[in-house]
Amino acid sequence: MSRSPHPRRRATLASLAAELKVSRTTISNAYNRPDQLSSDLRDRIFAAAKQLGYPGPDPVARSLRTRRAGAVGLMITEPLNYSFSDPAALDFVAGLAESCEEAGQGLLLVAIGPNRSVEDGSAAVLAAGVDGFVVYSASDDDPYLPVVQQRHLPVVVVDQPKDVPGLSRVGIDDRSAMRRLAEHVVGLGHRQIGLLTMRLGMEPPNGTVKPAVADPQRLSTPHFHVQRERVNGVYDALAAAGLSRGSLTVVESYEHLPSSGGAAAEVALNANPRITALMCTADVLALSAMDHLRGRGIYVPGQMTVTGFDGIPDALRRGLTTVVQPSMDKGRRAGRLLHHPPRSGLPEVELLDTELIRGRTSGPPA
Amino acid sequence: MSRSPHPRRRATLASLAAELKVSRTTISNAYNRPDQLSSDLRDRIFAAAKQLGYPGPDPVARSLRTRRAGAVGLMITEPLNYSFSDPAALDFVAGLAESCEEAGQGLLLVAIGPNRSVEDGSAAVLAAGVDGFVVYSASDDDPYLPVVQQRHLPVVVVDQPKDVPGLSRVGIDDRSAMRRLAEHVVGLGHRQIGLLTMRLGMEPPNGTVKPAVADPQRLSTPHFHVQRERVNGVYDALAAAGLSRGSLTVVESYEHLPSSGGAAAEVALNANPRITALMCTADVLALSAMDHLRGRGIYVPGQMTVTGFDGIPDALRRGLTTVVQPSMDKGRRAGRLLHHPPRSGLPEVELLDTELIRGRTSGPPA
DNA sequence: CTGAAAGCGCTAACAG
DNA sequence: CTGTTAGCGCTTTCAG
Repeated sequence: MSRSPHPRRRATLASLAAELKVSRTTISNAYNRPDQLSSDLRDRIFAAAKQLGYPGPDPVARSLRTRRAGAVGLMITEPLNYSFSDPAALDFVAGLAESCEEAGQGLLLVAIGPNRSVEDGSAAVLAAGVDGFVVYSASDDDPYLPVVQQRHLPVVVVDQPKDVPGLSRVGIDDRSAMRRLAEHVVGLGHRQIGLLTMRLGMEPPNGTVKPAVADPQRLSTPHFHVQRERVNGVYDALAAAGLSRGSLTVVESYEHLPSSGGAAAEVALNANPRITALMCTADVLALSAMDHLRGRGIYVPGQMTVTGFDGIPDALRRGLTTVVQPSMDKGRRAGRLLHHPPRSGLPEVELLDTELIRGRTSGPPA
Repeated sequence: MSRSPHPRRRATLASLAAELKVSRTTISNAYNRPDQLSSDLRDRIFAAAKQLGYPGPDPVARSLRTRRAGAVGLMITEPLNYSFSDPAALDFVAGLAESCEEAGQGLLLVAIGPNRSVEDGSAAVLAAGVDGFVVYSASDDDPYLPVVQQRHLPVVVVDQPKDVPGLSRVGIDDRSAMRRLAEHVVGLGHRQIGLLTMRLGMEPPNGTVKPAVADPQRLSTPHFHVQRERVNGVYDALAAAGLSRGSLTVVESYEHLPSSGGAAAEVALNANPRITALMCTADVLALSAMDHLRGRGIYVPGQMTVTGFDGIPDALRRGLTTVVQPSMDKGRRAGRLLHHPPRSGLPEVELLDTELIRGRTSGPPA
């Protein structure tokens, strides 16, 4: 003879209170302050809740009242399977998720793909019920960053853009890490070097999405800071060794496909057949390039040195010479910065350490 | 002489109304029903909003009022970098994200890692401000599924668990897809077959996380339906060909590491050196197994047939014989089921099509 | 330990 | 086109 478990009207805290003839406060306390009532009453309340199908305080109503949404927003301005095709990005998200879990916070994905209008995307940012935002690796001129800022919530930028006044950031010193790597390559004796980069700007260069040699103008466009810094790191090393900029052939891979590295390598080697080392700004590019070289019968490192960046598991397993960056830790730090903001109230920049790995893919030129 | 852009008290819809001496409705209309007021007034309102730093209606308050949270929850009971190490899972999320974008909904990740108490995890489910849940590939006895159900929100299960009364599901016919694949392998003449599976249960078998031969008891534990169905599909094919169950050696890979497939292959070949075909319930396992075989100097398909499951890009590129399943579409459908529930109100099961790809990794036994 | 009162910020009738 | 009224479901003082 038990009553229907799902009355037409959804159970609320108030209806539970009425049913049990106690005040709403008491019900609220049962869920939020167990020490404020007898465990006996508390048990009765939970029993009644179960019986009425009351799932506990409504999260939205609670958020309105407490002024805390209980979630952080992760803003990514690329298609997800695009961003997440890089294990480094994935590790970052895992780290962020971990720190959110610890803080009892949710993680709201605000992924704005390229086939949405800026209006729609902005609406998504404005509609996100969150206590703060993590902006993941956005372009300097990302149209949604201003919208995020408009919400007057805590924001942490990851990697890029750099130097946004008032925003905390976690990243690494891309330039000097890449410089050290390039010094290693130059130190081995390489004088003609190819550098394969991920996209340098939001729009494809010269209207094509195929890998292409990046001209100086493209290199100076104010778009993706991280890639630019890594390129500059190589130039730093060249300059320090007294080499001209001409010894470097930069090829931009606009698309991020599994085969992009190989395609870019091809372009670089065609542009300058004397290249003896291919540096890559991402391990995924380097691994793909290596596959491609193998297909062409070019032996690594005997005939060609290859280096990467990131230190993803696959790369380490294959002995790639690369820079390991703590991707997961980046996520954790970003979360922590949001959940436990610095007491000063001032924005903070956290630069994490990287490690140069001299693997089995770099050696003296043939 | 403009006033401070950030008054101590955050601007609200009401304060804007007061400032402009119009009613709150009018402000609300400016944001939600542009046709309900002169565009002139609307512009004035937006100008004032900008000036006061009002970012538009508070999402939480709006949600409370409209009874719509504007987000769906994606529940994953594994560490993210674990789940997402499989490109198929990633594509699924991308598809789901796409459909959420279309519907103007957010996507809240409810990722409950293994090092949280069930209590904490349940709290996360209960605290999620969402309009519905997608449960991704959970075990039959996932402790959080009942908690999700307790919220009385629409739920869509992806892949597993199967046959939860009242819940919609999107998946594929794992058993018959695997059966067809096995028929292909058996048809080629293989009589001693190894089958490498992902984890079959939440707890490690016999307390070890290393790949191990799965005994009949392990195979009948009520845990991960999908793996079980795929195993059964192989048995179906064997039975149809008049082969005994003994011709199949099942090895469970509890961990999902990049090298797991190779390790499992090793276990299978040691358990039965006469194996001439290695079937795998996931492409990631198959690819790793192939790498391992190459290392051991075993030629594929000449000396060993290898098959996968999923149809991830890497697998197709390498010519793996496999079953292609529409992972991204699964995500889209799951989202659509949530955003546009069937008019009948009844739960719906959508089984998507799969395609058998006879690649370059299967051939007659040596 | 329990209850009464006062909103959190917003939208949805319904009247003008 | 604009304003008035009434909550959405909850938490939080502050008194008992």
